[in-house]
Parts: sequence; C-alpha cells; structure tokens
Amino acid sequence: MDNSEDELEENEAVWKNSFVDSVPLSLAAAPGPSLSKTSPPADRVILHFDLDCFYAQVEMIRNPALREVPLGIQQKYIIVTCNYVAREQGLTKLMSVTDAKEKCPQLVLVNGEDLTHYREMSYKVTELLISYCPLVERLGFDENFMDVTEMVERRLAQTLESNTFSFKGHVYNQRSAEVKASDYLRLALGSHIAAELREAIYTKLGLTGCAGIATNKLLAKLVSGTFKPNQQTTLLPENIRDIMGHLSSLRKVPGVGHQTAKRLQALGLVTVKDLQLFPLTDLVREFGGPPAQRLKNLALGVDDSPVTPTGAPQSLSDEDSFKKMSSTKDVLEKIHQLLSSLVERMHRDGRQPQTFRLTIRRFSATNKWFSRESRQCPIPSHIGQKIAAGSSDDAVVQLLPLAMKLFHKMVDSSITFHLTLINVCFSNLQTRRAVSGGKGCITSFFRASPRKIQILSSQSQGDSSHSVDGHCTDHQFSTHGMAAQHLSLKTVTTKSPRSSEAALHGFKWKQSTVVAEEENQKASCCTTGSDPGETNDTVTHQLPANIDPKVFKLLPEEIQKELLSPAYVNCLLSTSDSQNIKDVTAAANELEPSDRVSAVNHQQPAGTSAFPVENVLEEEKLSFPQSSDCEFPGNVDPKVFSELPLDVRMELMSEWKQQKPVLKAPFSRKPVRSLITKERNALGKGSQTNSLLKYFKRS
DNA sequence: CCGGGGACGT
DNA sequence: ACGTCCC
Ligand SMILES: Nc1ccn([C@H]2C[C@H](O)[C@@H](COP(=O)(O)OP(=O)(O)OP(=O)(O)O)O2)c(=O)n1
Ligand SMILES: [Mn+2]
Ligand SMILES: [Mn+2]
Repeated sequence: MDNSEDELEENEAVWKNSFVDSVPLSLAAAPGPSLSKTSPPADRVILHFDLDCFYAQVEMIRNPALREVPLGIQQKYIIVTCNYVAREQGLTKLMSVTDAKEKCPQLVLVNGEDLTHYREMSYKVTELLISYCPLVERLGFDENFMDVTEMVERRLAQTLESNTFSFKGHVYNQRSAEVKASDYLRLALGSHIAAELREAIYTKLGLTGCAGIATNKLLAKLVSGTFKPNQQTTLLPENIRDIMGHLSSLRKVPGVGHQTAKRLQALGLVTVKDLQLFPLTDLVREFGGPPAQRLKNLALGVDDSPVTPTGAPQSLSDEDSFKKMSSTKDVLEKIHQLLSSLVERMHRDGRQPQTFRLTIRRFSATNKWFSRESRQCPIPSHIGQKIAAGSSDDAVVQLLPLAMKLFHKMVDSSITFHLTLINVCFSNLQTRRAVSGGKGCITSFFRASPRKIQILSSQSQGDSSHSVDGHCTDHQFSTHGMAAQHLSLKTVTTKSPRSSEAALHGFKWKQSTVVAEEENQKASCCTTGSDPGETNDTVTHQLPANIDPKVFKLLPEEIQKELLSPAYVNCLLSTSDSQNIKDVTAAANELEPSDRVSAVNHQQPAGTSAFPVENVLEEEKLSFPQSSDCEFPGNVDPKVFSELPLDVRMELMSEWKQQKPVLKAPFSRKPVRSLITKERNALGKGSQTNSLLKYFKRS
C-alpha cells in the first residue's frame, strides 16, 4: 500500500558503536535502578526478535544449495526479500524484479506467493518462544516481542551468587569496556535470555535472527536492527535519546505510517526531534488527545504498551492479484481456487468461521492501485461445521454461492469490469467446545493431528519446560555476533512436561468461554428475492420473480434451459418464503473453570480477565438450517446459482437432497430483516484502546 | 513491474 | 465497510 513509498530511503550512516559481546562487570555493586524487592519493577525487560531475510531463509532451508547464491523471493513483479548474498550486490527488500535483475543478473528467484511454509515456520518460532515464557506477541510473520521481566527477576537471585557477569552481544553506542552491567543488571540478564532464545531458535528450527533488548517494545524493536544479520543489541536507558534522535525521519518510528507522517510534515515536523520539541497542545489540535500524547511519547522513546499475547489468528485469508480479470466465469474460478485453499487451512486450524468476506480491487487509471471494496456475510452454521469437520469440497461448493452473491453486490456484471485482486477471508473464528471439561484447549496450527483439542492446565507459572532460566552462564566468549557461543543451553534437553506431540504441534492460545447455542444466521447476502424495489418489470416470461432478466439473458443457453426446467422453477418459486426464523436462543454465558492459571504478569490491565470470554461455540445441536421442504434452500440466490458451473450446481443439489428437512415453523414468514444483519460484533478485546495504534498500546 | 498476508480503529 | 498500521 503506502508502505513502500518512502521505504527506499538510503541507510543513514548509523553511528552505532558498540562494545561487543562480553562486557565484564563485577557484581559487588548495587542492583539495578528500580529493583524494588516487591513485585512489579518499574522497568520491564522487553525482547524483540526479527528473523533474518525471513522468506529467503525458509527457502534456503528447504533447498540448501540456495545459500550460496544470490536469492530473491518473488511475488508477482516484486522481490519481496532476498538473502544476504544478494544484499551484498545492492539488492534491497521490496525491489521490482526488473531493478533486481539489473543489479544482479545472476539473481536466483524463488516464487514466494504461497505463504504456507513461511507461515508454518513463523508459528514454530512463536511456539518455541512461548514454551519459555507465555508473554509473546507476534508482529507479522517474522517478529516476536517478549516480556521477560519476570524471568529476569527470577534469575536475579541466582545471579547474585555468581561472581562475574556481562552483557551478551552488542551494547548500543557503547564501545568502552567500562560498561557497567551491574548498573543494568536486568537488561544484561535480558541479553543472556535473548542469546539463549536465539540459540534455541537456531538449533531447533535452523533459523537465524536478530534481537533487541530494551525497556519497552518500541525501543526493543528499534534497537534490534542495529547490527544486522544474526546479532543482538541491548539499549541502555542512557542511550535512549541517542537512538531516537538519530533516526533519519519520523517514518522510522514504528506507529508513524505514511499518512501520519504526511500530517506531521504538514505541521512542519520531519525529524524525531521536531516532534519531541513540538508543543503537545498543537499536536492535540491535529490528532486529538490520546493519539497526540502517543505520538509524542513515541518520539521520546516512551512506550507503555504491554506485550499482549497474540493468540490464535483472528482471521485467515487468501488472495491473488492479477493484471486483469473481467469475466464472471474467471471470477468464479478464482474464488473457487482461493476458497479451496482457505477452507483447507481453516480446517487445519480447527476452529469454525462465522463470517465470510470477499474483497476486490478494481483497476482504474486515476486510482491507479488503490482502494479495495469488500462485502461480508455470516456463514450459515451448517457450512461452518463442514469446514471445521473437513468436508472441504462440500464446504467450498456451498460457500461459492455466498461468495458470488457478495461479488454481485459490488460488481454489476452486466457492465464491463476490470479487477486486479480478489481476497477471501474467514473471520469471527469460533472454538468448538472441548469435550466435557470445558477447559483450555490447544488448537493445532499444524497438520499433524487435526482434531487437536487438548486440555492443559499446566504451564501456569512462569517459564515452564525449559530451564533456560536455570542459571546464567559464567563464561564469556566474544564471538561477535555468532550465535554459536556456548551458551548454557545444556539444560534445554530437560524433560518437557508436555507430550511430545503437544510440544511439537500443540498451540496454547487464548482461552474463552461459551457462547452457547447460536441462532441460524441468515446472511443478508443470502436472502433471496423479496428485495424491496428490485422487482423486474422487464420480465420476459415465466422467470421466477427473483431472477434478474438481464443476467438471465447473458447466461449460456443450456443454463437458461436448466433454470426454466420445472424442477428448478419449482424450487425457485418456493424459496421466497422459506426463510424461517429460528429463535435466537439466549446466549448463556457459562464461566470457564479456568484452572489454567493465567500466566500473565503484572501489567495485566485491571478488569481484563486473562482470557476473553467469547468465541467458543457450544457443540451444535443438529439443527438443520431453515431449508424449506423444497430441495432448493432458501438461502441461495437464483442468479448466483445460475452462474455456477454445472458440476457445482449438481453438487449443491445432491447436498440439499441429503439434508433431512427440519420441522417447519408454522409461523414462518416474518420480518427477517431485523435478524439478518444480526452479526453482532463480539466486541471483545480492548476495553478501551482507542489509541493511535494497538501496536503500541497503552498499558 | 505495487505481494500476501495480518491487527486494530472509526 | 473502510482506513491505517505492521511485516
Ligand atoms: N512489505 C512487506 C514486508 C515484509 N514482507 C515479508 C517478507 C519478509 O521476508 C518478511 C519479514 O519482513 P522483514 O521486514 O523483517 O524483512 P526480512 O526478514 O526479509 O529481512 P531482514 O533480514 O532485513 O529482517 O515479511 C512482505 O511480504 N511485505
Ligand atoms: Mn521483520
Ligand atoms: Mn526480518
């Protein structure tokens, strides 16, 4: 989007001095600044991890021969990233293929449009980090924040028994050996933890990356990239002003995007210092209170936002872009293709999506590559169940009409259109209720055991499994950057409390409670006919009332015939009043036994329960959707149906036949309208969070 | 020759 | 539903 417009700024001449790797220190001195013996220390210890040339690294693992050649990962016409061999030749991230080939004719390209492998590796990293400490927040596929404050506190005691101690890795802007780790003992311990975790990521997953150690997320992220590949850097409080002041522009501040930078520039602000010195009151005028304060804080290197465990993804999407798509048939095929892969992913996830969204991007000369349009609708529960159950083909076939209906809400297919992108997305993901215990569940992200919902009450306190926490290393090698230091990872092989399967694949994500029985949702996009005002006066002949004649005429003759065949017509005609309303059963919120100790630490916002109480679906009673006695369910738009390929239509028909009719509500035809937009936003999350960015939320 | 994802705020 | 941010 806007993201890359100013992306291509030259690397400023960073004056990043550092003392490398092992700064000796004596422990005689007093402990760190805010070391109040009692609970939450004023200063947190935050780690930020960022994998090296992530997609390229994954491809190099898959094919080691690529390690020695300049490698670019291609998505359409873009080299989205490249390995460091290629970077030595001047290649950069997000470079066009033509520019890249120009700079480096021998560049080897691997297509990276399918993110599957990157996504899987990404979650393995997050999972590994979580196994050491639950406070892990993802950012994109290759970054994780971690709050290790408590882990540090626990190590502190053990450290005091040790004689010497030092930082691991670089210390920002600090080249003298005088660095007193004793003044920043907790950050120093954080640097050891970071080194150990990087080592674990390398030995277990084969991935290298950078880490930043600082007192908040903003600073940890900013400092992590100081020395680039496969190194780590700690930012001491005394250097906060340095690192902020030397950012080349406000755009470098995470949270200041293209639009915000433009607005700031309109105020005459370009550098971080500009913003630091700008009167808050003037800033408030432009951005409003909280965002203004947030911006100023960011410029000062202040960031109180907590590390919020990310949990399982809130949406899954699949998209493709292209130069031109202009026929309904192509659109349908593309959506079919996208849906097939998305439904498979959704099934592996194990949860049940309740909302479907279709997004398009249209070509236009003026708008060049701009805005997207989208429409969404509820997913009828019987389809959601098929997705979760793994009846993927059935699910896809039944989702297709939904998607096409949404498509027609955006695109008048009787007029020429030109699309350049289609995206399909599942959201409002509901966890199916675990058996009886009603406890936490582990939904497997990975393939291995699809139906994985396990109960796990362990893990509660602290760092658990790995005794990375065990004791600090007492030797210090100055291996500058090589993650190969003999860190005290010896203990890593201690018995894992989890089953091996869980350790490998299990994912302990966020919890929630019950949403009890759900109503039969009726997609507004699925309501047939009876659209007020949209009746056809140009009727040609015996077309069912809800078929658009214009569309009908465009259909192939064979499809027209089929539509007019008695069986179909009967179905279509009987659909209009088939919209039985099923009562919305009251949602009985049942509290989670929650013996799972929330491994959340001090910065948990007051009033926020450790785990949100939502998104868990009661196992559904076998209720069958509002289908009338006709074989043609009421939620299928005839126009859409007519556009489906014959085989899809046949599949749908056979689907419908197998469904046993449900008890018809005698008092059916009701104002469905009030219900169809139901789709309440289970507005769960941030109770307030109106901040500029959730990215650096206030605490 | 501007990907393919995500999260959150309005 | 769309905008902005992140990677
Ligand atoms: N606009 C972007 C930014 C990133 N990515 C993908 C490709 C990257 O491989 C991955 C991680 O992004 P980074 O910015 O961390 O870049 P790399 O990890 O590739 O390189 P570096 O070693 O500089 O971190 O996310 C993307 O698809 N589109
Ligand atoms: Mn990154
Ligand atoms: Mn990276």
